[in-house]
Amino acid sequence: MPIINEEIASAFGELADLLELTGADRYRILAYRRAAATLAGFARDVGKISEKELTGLSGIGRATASKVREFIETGTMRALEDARAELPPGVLEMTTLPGMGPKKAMLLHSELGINTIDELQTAIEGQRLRELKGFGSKTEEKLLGAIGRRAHASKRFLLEGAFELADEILRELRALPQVSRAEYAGSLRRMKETIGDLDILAAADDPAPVMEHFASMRFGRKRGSIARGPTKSSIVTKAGLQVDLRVVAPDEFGAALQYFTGSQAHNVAVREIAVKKGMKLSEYGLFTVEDGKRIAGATEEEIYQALGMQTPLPTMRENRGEIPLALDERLPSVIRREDIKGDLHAHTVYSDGTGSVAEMVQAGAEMGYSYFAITDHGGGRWRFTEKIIRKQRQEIERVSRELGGGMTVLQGVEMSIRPDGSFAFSDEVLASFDFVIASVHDALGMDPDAMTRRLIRVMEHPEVNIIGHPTSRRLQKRPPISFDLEAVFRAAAANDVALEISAHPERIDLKDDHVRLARELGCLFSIDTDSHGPGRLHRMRYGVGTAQRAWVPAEEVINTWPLQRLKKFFAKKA
DNA sequence: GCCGTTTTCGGCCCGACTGTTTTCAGTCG
Repeated sequence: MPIINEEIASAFGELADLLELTGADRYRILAYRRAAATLAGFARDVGKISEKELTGLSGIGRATASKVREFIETGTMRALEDARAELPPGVLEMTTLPGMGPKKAMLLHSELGINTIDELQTAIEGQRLRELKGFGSKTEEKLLGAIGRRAHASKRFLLEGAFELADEILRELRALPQVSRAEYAGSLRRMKETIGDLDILAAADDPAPVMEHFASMRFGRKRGSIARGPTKSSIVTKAGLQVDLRVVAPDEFGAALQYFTGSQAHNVAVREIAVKKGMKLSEYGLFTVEDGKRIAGATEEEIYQALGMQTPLPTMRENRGEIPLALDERLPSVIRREDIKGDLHAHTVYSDGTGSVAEMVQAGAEMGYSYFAITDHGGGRWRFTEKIIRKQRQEIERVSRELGGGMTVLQGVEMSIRPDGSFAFSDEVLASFDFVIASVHDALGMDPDAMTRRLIRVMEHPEVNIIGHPTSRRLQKRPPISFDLEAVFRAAAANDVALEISAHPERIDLKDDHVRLARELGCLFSIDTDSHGPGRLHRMRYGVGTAQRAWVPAEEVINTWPLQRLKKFFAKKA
């Protein structure tokens, strides 16, 4: 999705946060949040759509549309700048601590003059918080813990932002006449759940114009600091992500790509194989030791082939057993993006999604799926009554006839799991859905034994088919819930409940290590995006990448199956 | 600030959990 959409969404989000601190009308705040969500979920560049189309988007009216245009023209919004000027920036930052919302942050600011997280830490250590109403020893303890974790977290970036930036850079580089190939490498290509920096490679005989162009590109609107050499340039984006571009000769491209993709452990092992065969592998190519003659280098495949190996997928290059198998020509076949026949987790405006049923179905059809599921939230605050469930069912049936293009649209539901492992809906209501996802959304801090019981009870429920984002973590925001992974995974396998691999970039849940464990215990998986807007469905690739990192074959992923087999699985009659 | 096959004005953001305040405010999803 276009970077400008994300930027404007983030500006509205910040505006809403700031207004919340200073106590603006809550519905105005809500309106900005809705506008932000809509823009973030919109697939096309908002700068390139008509006024009518813009105000036609849900949650965008005259005032927000004019702010959108203002941002496109000036790079900011008057209202945002005014709101920023009202408070020290650290006050907003304090609200990123779990348990610290706008009310508490403002109280600390106004009563104790605390304006940064550092000052907060000092105040807690000096036991000054206890004087304030609403602050006790537990709060102090929690905040100190959160501040500590924050200090230890190294600066890593979520996949999505990095991917979008990489895609944009590649699009521009590939359009240059001098560039014959361009790819991203590094941990992004291996699809690690977070990445430290972005490595881009381009093949060109003459690097100078490529470097020139790279230096002139805008990164997230603001040109970052830049270091330039003849074949390597580095830029640090506004967000702090370092982007390295290396330009290599076309006949070195494969070697460079292999080298910069890593992982380091994989490369070390591959080089050892080269040495044993009387060859030398570097980022410039594969050479004979004897006379330094180039054997391979233009593509990765020819390098691996020359070493007598299959080419492992980038996502499998972690030296976790892939090398002996590649040497034996026995690399397992793992899932590919094109194996996915449908997305089984998506929200609409019936709960907290930004898209209508029609918009989501259309987006699903555009992904080329043969089936697609609408799974709004059941229970909790969403008044998803039996009447509304029926209404949604009718809407789904009508819309899928009109827009589905032959795609089957299922009506599922994502049920919040209560602390005792029960649901807000009766079994009868649950049975009226095509299938049921069950997810932990609250009471995240339960002790592991209780959490394990809670989840096992869910596994044994006859209507439950998928556990959504099983550890409920939020990358860089919230740790996973604690439970006995093995016991719960065993229960899933025994009860025909699939474990979700959420492709949501903030979740990536299950993560690769957990998927590996679950595979060993015989579990099946469902790779889903948990999309809350029509522009999010492409996130499927992060889930597929995660599954690949755990060597999952398509066969073990229920949403690669034909619809009839999937339905049997949901009916637990497989 | 947005929105309308119940409304162009009056709704919209609610239920559960947590910690602390003994009756509930703040936070989170």
